[in-house]
Parts: sequence; structure tokens; C-alpha cells
Amino acid sequence: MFPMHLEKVYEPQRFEPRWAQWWVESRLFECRTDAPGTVFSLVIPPPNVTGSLHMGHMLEHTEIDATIRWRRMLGYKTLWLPGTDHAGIATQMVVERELAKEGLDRRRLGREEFERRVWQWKETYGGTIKRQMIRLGASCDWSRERFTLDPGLSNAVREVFVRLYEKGLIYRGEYMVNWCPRCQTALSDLEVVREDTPGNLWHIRYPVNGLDRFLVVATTRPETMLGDTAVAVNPRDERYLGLHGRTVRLPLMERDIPIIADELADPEFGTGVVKVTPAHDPNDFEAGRRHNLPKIQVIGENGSMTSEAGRYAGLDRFEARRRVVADLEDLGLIEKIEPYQVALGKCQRCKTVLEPLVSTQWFVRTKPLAEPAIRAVEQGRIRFIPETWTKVYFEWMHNIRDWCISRQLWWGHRIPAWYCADCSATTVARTTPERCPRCAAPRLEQDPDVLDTWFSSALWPFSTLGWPEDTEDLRTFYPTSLLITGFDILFFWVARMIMMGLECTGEVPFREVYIHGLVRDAERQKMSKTRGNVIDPLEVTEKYGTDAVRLALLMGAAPGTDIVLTEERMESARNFANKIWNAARFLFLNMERCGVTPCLPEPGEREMLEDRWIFSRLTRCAEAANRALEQYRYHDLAQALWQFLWHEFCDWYVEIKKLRFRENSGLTADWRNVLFVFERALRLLHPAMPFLTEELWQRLAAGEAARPASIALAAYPQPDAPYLDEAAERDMALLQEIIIAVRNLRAQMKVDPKAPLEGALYAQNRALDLARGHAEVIRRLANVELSFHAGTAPRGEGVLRATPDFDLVLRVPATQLEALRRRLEKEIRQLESVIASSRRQLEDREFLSRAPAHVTEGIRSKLADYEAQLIKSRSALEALPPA
RNA sequence: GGGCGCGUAGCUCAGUUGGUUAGAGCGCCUGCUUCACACGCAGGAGGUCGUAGGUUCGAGUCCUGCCGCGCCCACCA
Repeated sequence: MFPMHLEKVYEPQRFEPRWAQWWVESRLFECRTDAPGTVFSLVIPPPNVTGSLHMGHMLEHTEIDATIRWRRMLGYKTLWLPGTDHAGIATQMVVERELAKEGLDRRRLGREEFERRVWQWKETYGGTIKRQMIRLGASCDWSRERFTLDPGLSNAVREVFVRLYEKGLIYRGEYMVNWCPRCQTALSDLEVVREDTPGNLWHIRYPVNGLDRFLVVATTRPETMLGDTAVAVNPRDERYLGLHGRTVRLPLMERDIPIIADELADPEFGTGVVKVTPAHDPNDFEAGRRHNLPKIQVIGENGSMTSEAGRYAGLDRFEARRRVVADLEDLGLIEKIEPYQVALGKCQRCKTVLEPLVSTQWFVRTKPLAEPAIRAVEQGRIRFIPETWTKVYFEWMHNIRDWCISRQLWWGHRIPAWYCADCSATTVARTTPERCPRCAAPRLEQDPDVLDTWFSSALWPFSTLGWPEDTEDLRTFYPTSLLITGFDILFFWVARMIMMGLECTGEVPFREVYIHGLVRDAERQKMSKTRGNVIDPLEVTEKYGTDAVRLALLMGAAPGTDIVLTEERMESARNFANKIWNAARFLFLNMERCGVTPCLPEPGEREMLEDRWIFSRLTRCAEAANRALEQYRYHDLAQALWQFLWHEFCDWYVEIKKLRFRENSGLTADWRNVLFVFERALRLLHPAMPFLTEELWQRLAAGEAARPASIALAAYPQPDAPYLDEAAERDMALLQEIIIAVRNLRAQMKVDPKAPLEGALYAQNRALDLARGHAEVIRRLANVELSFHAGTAPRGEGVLRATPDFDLVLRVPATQLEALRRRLEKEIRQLESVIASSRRQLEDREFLSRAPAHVTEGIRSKLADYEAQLIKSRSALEALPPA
């Protein structure tokens, strides 16, 4: 069988998995450090190891892959480093849920056994991401795949921790943190999601000791009153000047607590009196420090009331709230209850209402790290695209707060700190110490906590390349060239990578950051599991083909915008792939018929107008594609390729070539041109649609001995100045105009498409020569038999279509003229209005003196065209037989 | 409470520094089984660019107010 035989219908399922596998097996994308070329490197934003890919990943990976493939084809030494993140809380939650199904929990299992179970889980499900990425065509270097808990990366984590500790940039202390009672761990500020929730503002009366009056405090959390250790008034608030130093009787607890003067109380808000609960509110915590107030913790780590809560001990915090309010009401101490919106802090992962608690945690002092990170962006050493994210970055960095990095979890990087059981000294070290450096006691206990997942992610661009060792990889690929990621992790990840990269390596981790949009569904809704509107990449990939989904994503991926992904869009992208497939099929069938063997030909002579034209258009397409990729304008890339391949190559070039083939009963010498252009177009398309292009290209190249192993290693076509041919583009446009004019009239006259029309074309010089020279093309593509004449059509000839370049006279049945008449009238109306406004402009002295010459000249020459057109349209209308 | 973004054809969106009848895909209408493709071919309709002002010789594009929508950040009980 001929090697180039293609099935009639494009069925990507037949070949996509095959190429995906081959790309990996042939190690095509493994990058040697001694390879030639300038470096272009990028590290993947590591997906959660236990997860599976969603559309957001697919968008991200498609954009990365298109860029990486393009750079590789440009000859760069190109690395896309893949890998996954251990995702502390998320993974631990998943495994705990599994354990729960077996009736187990991690505490009963013990730390060691639990960790073993998580690793086991990782081994079983951690490969999903990789398999999916391979299937989606990601051209990454799997020999350099990394996981944040790999030994090397763990080593980097420890190194950074120790260095920062020694520099005083990591400290341990007792502060108020966001505590998740369900996850049983502290969280950083970023892991708190605020949700506006309807609640109440309870106004509670506190009796003032020694006076017959109350102070009324307002609170959204009445249960915390059990832990009040003061009430505060503003020092300048004249209403309460006399009360400073007095005490109030704390209801329910029957404790006396002082009235303090502090800025905490805003005289404008409520009664101007605020209860102070240093153990359960960040502001109160600070106030408590200022006034040396005791902290009474009434809510425990599990979210229920502690023994300090008296008779409420053991109750869930929300139940305690109900009871406290009820009891206060019984005592007549509730002044009023107002409905009130509160921004409740919830756990990002499990949506449990967080509890601010005082606890001892590890923190990163961020200010000293933020300053160089801000400067790097200010100085343009890192550039955000779209630029608008720069502002967001600065905003956050300027107001950065210390980062709580300890988590009370078991899955992650254990904090390298040991506490001596004898002298209680803290030792932070790279390797596990045998004895306490201070008192030499051997009884050391390692801190049980692990680090925030994002701590290791922050090191990703260099820890994956071997840091802190001075490796060949690090020297070659760091700093990386580009980061492509989503705005949702700008603070979590991007900002911290910049801080850590500068601190640890003295260099920026990447030079550019392209921030992509969100994938949304047809209703512009964010895709989410709870909404049930997720599109599963593997499902649609199976249905439409990976290439089609990739193209559908790219078509919508304009910088700074979200990406709307619909079935229709994927379907039309699939149709595009099918179109390319069939164009190839047509070419291959003709080659087969003429005994041309598969090859990558040099171009033949360009004698024919259509050859000169398509080469010129190819060059413009190459220009547009390169520019689009350079600027991350993926939608422009898709658009340029679509326009060129479908509407220029297929619709016109191949259609004309069909005639040539037929004239010569087969391929003529110019088959070289057809194949040449098609092969170049495949290469241009490859970054967007790697599978289809590889499949077709391999068939084309089958007979070539000296050739790259894959289209992925072929050169990306560059604009080729000698191919630019303005005259050919102008002539082709005119030829198209003539053909379209005839087709248009035929359709309007409702002439049977199969019945040949007869007519005459009047034109001057160049246009006339052109039309005469392409009489056969016009005849076949428009199904019209034209005679050609110099000059313009005589009056009364029945001109049906007139342009500045030609008059077209067609013999058509005198029926159906009404539609034509209306059309001409409309055309005349439009022309008149454009001419009027152009004239007005050209008579405006202000305009003439201020507008640049090329604008006025442009308008002047257009006006001449409009006027000529108007005259012709008017005479065409007059020449129509009366209705 | 601050900050950002959006409102362009029935739908989803482009429109790079203000400049010459505002574009695409899908959908819609008409006609075609033309020997690569009906996942197709040919033709067509459809927009006073949210609104009111302003700057300018010239505004979809720049500025201001307003209306509608979305997002991010924020310790005021």
C-alpha cells in the first residue's frame, strides 16, 4: 500500500497516543547541557501529586508546550522541567479520608506508619499527572522530573531553613495564628479565604463595679467574652474619661476585669467600648501585649470550649455561642441584637470557620526578603505579562506580613529544629544532631511540625536543578527564562519564588512571568467540581482529539482575558484539523497518482500568480506566528494559522492548483511548490497542534534520508523577505474580486450553479491582462464564460457589477432583479455617506494642517475610488430594466 | 474600606502606540452530495462599540461622571 494513504475522516485517536509514546521513548525532549544554542528554560508549576489534570492545567500546559516547542524549533537549548508537589494539607486530607473508610485514623496509626501510607498512596496515584501530561503532548524532559519531597529537594529545603535561621530571617515565637480546628494546624494568612456571612452584632451589658451603670460592648462572637480580660475605651473618648482604671464585672464568669484606655477602641463605632479577648482576636492580642493582660484561652484547638470556659467547657464553640447568648438574655444583659455582615475567615482547603489562636509557630521574616524582590521587578529584571500584574505584585509586596511556615501535619518537610529535653535549647541544623550543642545532653527531640508546602515550592526553580550543589544543570539552566502560571498563585508561589531565588542564589528565578487567564464554561462560569460544570480534559481529548482541544484553548487565550471553552469551539477546532487532514489527503492522492514519492522538496520555479501569492502569504503567516508566540498572543497564533491554512491555502491555492493538475492531467512541475508550502505550514502549526502535524509530516518526510527525526526538531519557518510579493498579492486580490463578484451575482440571481453563465469583463491595462491571463481560473472557479474588453462597459450594456478596476456584464434572466436593485441602492447609499464624510474632512482646514500626510493622502485616494465606484453603481442601477 | 478588570454582531470574544467603510469563530438565512473534506463548498444578513460629557483636526481606542457585572486585597469589635 502507498505509504501516504490517509483515511477519509480525521481520527486523531488512531495516532495521538502513538506519537505521545514515541516522543517519550525516543527521548526527543531531553536536553543535554552541552547542546548547542542559547538556553531557554522553564520549570513547570508543579501540580498536586495526588491530583489529576483539569482544564486549567491543560490550558497552562498547552501554552507552555506551544512556547517550548517553538523555542526548540528556533534552535534554542530548550528545557521544560516537569514534576509534582507533595501538597501537604491536600494530600494528607485525601489519605486521611481513605483511612477513615477503613475505620482508621492517623493518630492511631502513628506517624511512621501514616507517612508510609502516604508514600504508598503517592506511588499508586502519583503517576496520573505524568501519564496525562504525556497523553496531552507535553514536550518536557522526563529525565529531569522532580518531586518536592525528593532527597535533593529536601536537602535544599533544609539548607534554606538553616541559612535563614542563622541570618535571623526565620524565627519561632508565640503569636496569634489562623487555626483550622478541623485540619488541626496553623495556616498562613494566604490560606484564609474570607467570606461575607450574615451574622449578628450582639450588644452586651457589662456592669461597672462601684457605679450603678453598664458599659455596653458590641461583639460578633459573644462566646469569646468568657475569655475577656479587659474592656477598652478610646483614651480621647470623653464619655468614658472617668472610668479609666475602674473595673467591670464580667457576666457569666463573674470576674472583675479592668477598663483600659487604648486606641483599639474606635469612638465612632458602636458604643465606643470594646471587649478585649487577647487569646481569640488578633487586635485584642496586640492590645493585650500593650497592657500586659492575661490571655485566657476558652476555645481549644479542636474548636470546643476549654476548661477555662467554666460551665461551657466541652461545648462546641457555636453551641457555646447560643448558650452564652441565651444566658445573657435571661440575665437581661443583652441590650440589642443587630444583623451584621461579617467577613468570616475559612480554611482554604476544608472551608471550616477558622479560629484565631495563640500558639508557638515558626515564621519567615519577610520584609528583608521582599525588598530585593520588589527591586528586581522595578528594575525590569523580571517582567510580568500582562503588565497589569506588576501593580498587584507591588501592592502585596509592600504590605507583606510575616509568613507562618509551620504546619501541624505529618506529610511534608519536617522542620530541622531539635529541642533539648534537659536545657530546652533549640538547635537548628542541616544534619540530625546527636547531642545538645549547649549542654551535651543526648536527649533531643525534633520539632514535630512540617513546613508549609509553599516553602519548598518557593525553591522549585533552583532546587530542581540541583541547588545547593553547583551542578551543571544549575549553571546551564538557571535563571530560568520564563514562568507561565495562573494569577491565583501569584502571592502563594510567584512572589515567594522571587524572594527565595534572590536570597538563595542572588539571581532572579525567571526573567518573564506570563500570567494566563481562567478557563470558563459556556456561561462564563468558573469551572468547579461543586458547580458540576468541569470539562474533563481526557474526556474531550478522547472525543475531539488533543490537538483540537489545544487549538480551542489557544483560540481564546488572549492575554489578560479568561478563556471560554465550549463544545462548539472544540468542535470547530476539530473541523479545522479535519480540513488540514483532508488537504493532506488530497495532496497525497495526487502524488500517488503521479508516482511522486514522499519528500520534503525544495520549491520549484514560481511562475504562476498563485505560487507567487501563496509564498508571499506564507511569509506573512510566518511573521505573524513568530510575533504572536514572542508576545504570548496565542489567540493571534491560532487566528493567523487558521486564516492561512484554511482560507488561503485550501480555499484558493489548492482550488487553483486543482485546475492546474487537471489541465496537465496530474501534478505539474509546480507540485514542489504545493508540497513546500504545505510542509512549511505544518511546521508553523506544530507548536499548536503537535500530533496532527507530526503524523502528516512523518508521512511526507518518510522518503528523506537526511532529515530531523521529528517535525518537533525541524526549524520553525521565519519570514522570508524574497518571498514577499506585493504585486502578486494585489493581482490575486483583484482576481479574487472578479471571481467573487460573479459568484455573488449568480447567487443573487438564483442562477443554477451548474449552468454556465455568459458575460463580458471590461477593464484597463494591467487588470485586463491579468483577467485574460487567468481566463481559465475565472472560468472554472466562477463557472462563467467571459469575453474580455479594454476600457469600460458602454452605457446601457447591463453592467451588473462595477468596481474601480473592472465592469462586469452578465447575461442573466430578467427575473430576480429586485434583489439586485435593492443591493445597488444600498451600496449607493453607503457610498454617498462615506463620500460625504470624506469630503467634509478634506475641506476642513484644521484637519489638513494637523493630520499627517499619509492619512490625508489615504483619504484622498480612497475618495477617488468611492467616487468612481459611485458613478458606476449609479449607472448599473439605471441600466437595470424597470421593475 | 482600598485596588484591578470588564461591558464591541444572536452567543463567546479579538481589536498592539487614537488615523483611511469595525474583525473572527460559532449560530442564523439562501443555494449546492463540484471526483480532499457535509467535521464540507459557495453566497448572504447582522454592530449609532453600556451611558452622559470632555480632550482632539480625528475616539471602539485617551480623560471624567453614571449604570451594570466580575475579581483581588483589608485586623475595626
